[in-house]
Amino acid sequence: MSPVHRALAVEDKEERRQELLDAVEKLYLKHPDRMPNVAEVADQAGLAKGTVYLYFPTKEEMLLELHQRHVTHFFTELMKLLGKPGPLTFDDIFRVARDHLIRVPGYLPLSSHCFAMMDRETPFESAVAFKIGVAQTLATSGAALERHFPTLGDGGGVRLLMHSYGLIVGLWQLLHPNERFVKAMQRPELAILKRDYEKEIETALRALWTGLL
Amino acid sequence: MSPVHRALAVEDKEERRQELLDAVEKLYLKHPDRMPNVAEVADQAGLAKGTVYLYFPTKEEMLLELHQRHVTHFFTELMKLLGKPGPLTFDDIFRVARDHLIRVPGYLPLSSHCFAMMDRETPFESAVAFKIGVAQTLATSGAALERHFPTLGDGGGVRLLMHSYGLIVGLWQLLHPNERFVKAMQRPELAILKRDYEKEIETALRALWTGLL
Amino acid sequence: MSPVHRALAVEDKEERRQELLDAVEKLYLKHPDRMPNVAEVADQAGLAKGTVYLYFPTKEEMLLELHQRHVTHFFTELMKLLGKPGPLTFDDIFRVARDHLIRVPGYLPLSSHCFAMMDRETPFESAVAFKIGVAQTLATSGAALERHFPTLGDGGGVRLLMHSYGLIVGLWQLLHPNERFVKAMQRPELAILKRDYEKEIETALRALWTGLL
Amino acid sequence: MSPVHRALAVEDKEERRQELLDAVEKLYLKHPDRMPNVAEVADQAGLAKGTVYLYFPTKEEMLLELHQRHVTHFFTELMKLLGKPGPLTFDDIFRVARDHLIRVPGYLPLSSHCFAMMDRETPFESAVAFKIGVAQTLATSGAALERHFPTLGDGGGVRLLMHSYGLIVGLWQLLHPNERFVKAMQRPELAILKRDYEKEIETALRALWTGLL
DNA sequence: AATGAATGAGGTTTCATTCAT
DNA sequence: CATGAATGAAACCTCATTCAT
Repeated sequence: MSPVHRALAVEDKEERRQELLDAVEKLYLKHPDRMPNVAEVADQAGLAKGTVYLYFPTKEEMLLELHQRHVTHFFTELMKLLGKPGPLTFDDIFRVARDHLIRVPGYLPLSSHCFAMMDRETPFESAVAFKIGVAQTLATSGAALERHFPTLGDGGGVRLLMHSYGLIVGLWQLLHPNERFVKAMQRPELAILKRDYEKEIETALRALWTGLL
Repeated sequence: MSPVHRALAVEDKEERRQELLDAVEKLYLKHPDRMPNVAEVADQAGLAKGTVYLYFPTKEEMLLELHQRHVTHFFTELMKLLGKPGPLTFDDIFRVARDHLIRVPGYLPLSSHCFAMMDRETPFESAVAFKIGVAQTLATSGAALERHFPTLGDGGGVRLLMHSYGLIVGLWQLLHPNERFVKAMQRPELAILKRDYEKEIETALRALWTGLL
Repeated sequence: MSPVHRALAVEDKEERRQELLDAVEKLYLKHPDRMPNVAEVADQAGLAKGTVYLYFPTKEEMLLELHQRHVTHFFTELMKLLGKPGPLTFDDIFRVARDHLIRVPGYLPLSSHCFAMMDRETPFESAVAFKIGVAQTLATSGAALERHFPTLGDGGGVRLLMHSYGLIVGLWQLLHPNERFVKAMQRPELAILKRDYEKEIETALRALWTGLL
Repeated sequence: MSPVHRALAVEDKEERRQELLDAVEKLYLKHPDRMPNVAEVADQAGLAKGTVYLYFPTKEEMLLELHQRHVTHFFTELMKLLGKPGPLTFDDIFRVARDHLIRVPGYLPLSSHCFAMMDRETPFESAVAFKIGVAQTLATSGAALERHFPTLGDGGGVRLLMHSYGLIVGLWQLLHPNERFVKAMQRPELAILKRDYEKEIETALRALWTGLL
């Protein structure tokens, strides 16, 4: 094993956290059919198992933080768009959602996993911390959205985002393509479920926005 | 311990399956903060741990089947409504969804859990079997829906159901109240997430239907 | 691995506990220079690591129970002697101590280990349980001893046993031969410590009894 | 954190060793129910964990050296007494033992701990070094004792010291009061073990000396 | 010399699943 | 069929020790 660079400075530590998140993400994507265990993550990151626990108290928190990273990235991109002066259309926003959420490998499966985990497995404090992060982001983006779409009214921006986000995640859970099921989906009985998620979600969101705006 | 009645006849076996599902459901509702383990389920059902495996190949399949039972019940009720002659409104349908899905204790959390599980943990065959069941139900209900709302067009019924179902599940994941978090939700930073799921989902579904019809 | 006999009956369970204690003892004697770990114990007993935890909550309790077994055996033998009618001499009693305590492989080292552990590592409840066991045994044997040596007076039997026991253990800690140090003990500086424990303890006990009787 | 003074001179190094031993002792006494770990010791001494290893090769050796310090102190006091011209009684010697061994906080527990450790955990060389130190001290004190109590004969002084020391340590292990067990000792089953160690050891030693002199 | 991140051994714990009885 | 002991994987956790900085 190559000698490990020691994360002495605070920035190094943050970097190492990110490296660990990268490792989880890589494994998560490489083996979509099972959760990586901590030993594998450590191995992938070139660290010892014990070291992982210096950075994350539990595996769950690591996953949650990876998800957090996805979420933050998406909302950052969304804010970039909403920060621009000109008028925006649904299509502009959908494009951001598509490129920085829907098409980001691992975003939706992990999101789905974290939501399910949140109620029963995630330690209380981390769950709350995550929720607070989401709440803040939503508040900011919601307000920005209201500036672009005045018909939304007060609180309408947050609502629109929430409903849209829920729709994206929920529909994905119903429709998402999964390598495991590629073959099975050929069966005629399943033809009805074989839909193009990206098209469906665009249709659905457009409908939702039409109704809400 | 009272001697356990042996489930020799086929009907007995089915009955015992249902008893086990009842046991899981009871535990699942009693302790929303953790997944019951097989020993607890067996105990609740008055059986030994190993016996559970005579009725369900894995724990996951047991949960999936419980979920299946919920789903079946909901669609049965939906079909009852759709089978009636007169004209239907969104409100009629929403009422069924509310009473036999949204308000059914455990339906949405379990749904959420099963969706997450499906990709990584559920044995392939059971996942496929579940999907086939859902597909059939959807096809039937979708067609019935199209009869009531002709503007939907061919395939529009299934689409509307899927999009609605996804929205219901996804929004629930974002907004559902959870005993664990009741206190935490008092914090001002989380005020934004403290919404009445039932009202929100009605608004959201109405908007979605407005857009799609 | 040969198929493992399953301990279904209560007696079988007790037997399995004993087998595990045998395994620890064997390892303890085979490698006097280090404590066996739970995996090794399981292996030695032909069981899986998890199975060990079905029988003993912690490794410490296993060791303590092994020690308890030694103690019980010694006091049983002592009571056998004290139960006999005829008059007894110091030599009679010393012989029992020698054969069922001093010479029992592992008795004194484990005793020593357990005493040291008791204050800081052993879980409270097991420590108390152990102490209660010892107290009862001591009370019984002490009373019996008083019947043989009336000059002891009330409480003198327990005292004599305690003081003797303490002397046996304490002197052993100072003088016991230890494989690790066989070579080192050849050094002239250490000649003074190179004493025959068995002779020394006989002398010391005889002196103690002379003074106390 | 204040900059740590670097121990460059030899005296500084010895001073720092002593500071570390002070730190261990303090922690050992403050929390009689658990062994301090190296991080805590370092912390208490105002140093970093790694620094401890510049002064002591292992944690065991640190503990052993602390014990050594106790032992040396006791024998120094003993030699002070034995160096005096006049005739001595048991009581004179017991007083020294009481004041500089029995009543020294931490002496006996640590002694007990070190004895148990010696066989299995302490690195060979430090164990031997410790033994040599004890042997020398014993030889000197034993000879001095023989001058005061001529009936002891050649080697009788060392023997008397050893037997006494063993008795002190061994009986302490049986009887010592321990904060953890203060409450538990109220139980009637344990009444028999609830003895005043100091009185008991005086009685026992007096008996032993009576027999040996 | 001093630091503290990294290591890795190993104890503890939980639990789904298997299989001898 | 029913049982529950046995299994073994894996998470969790602590900690003495090492070593790059």
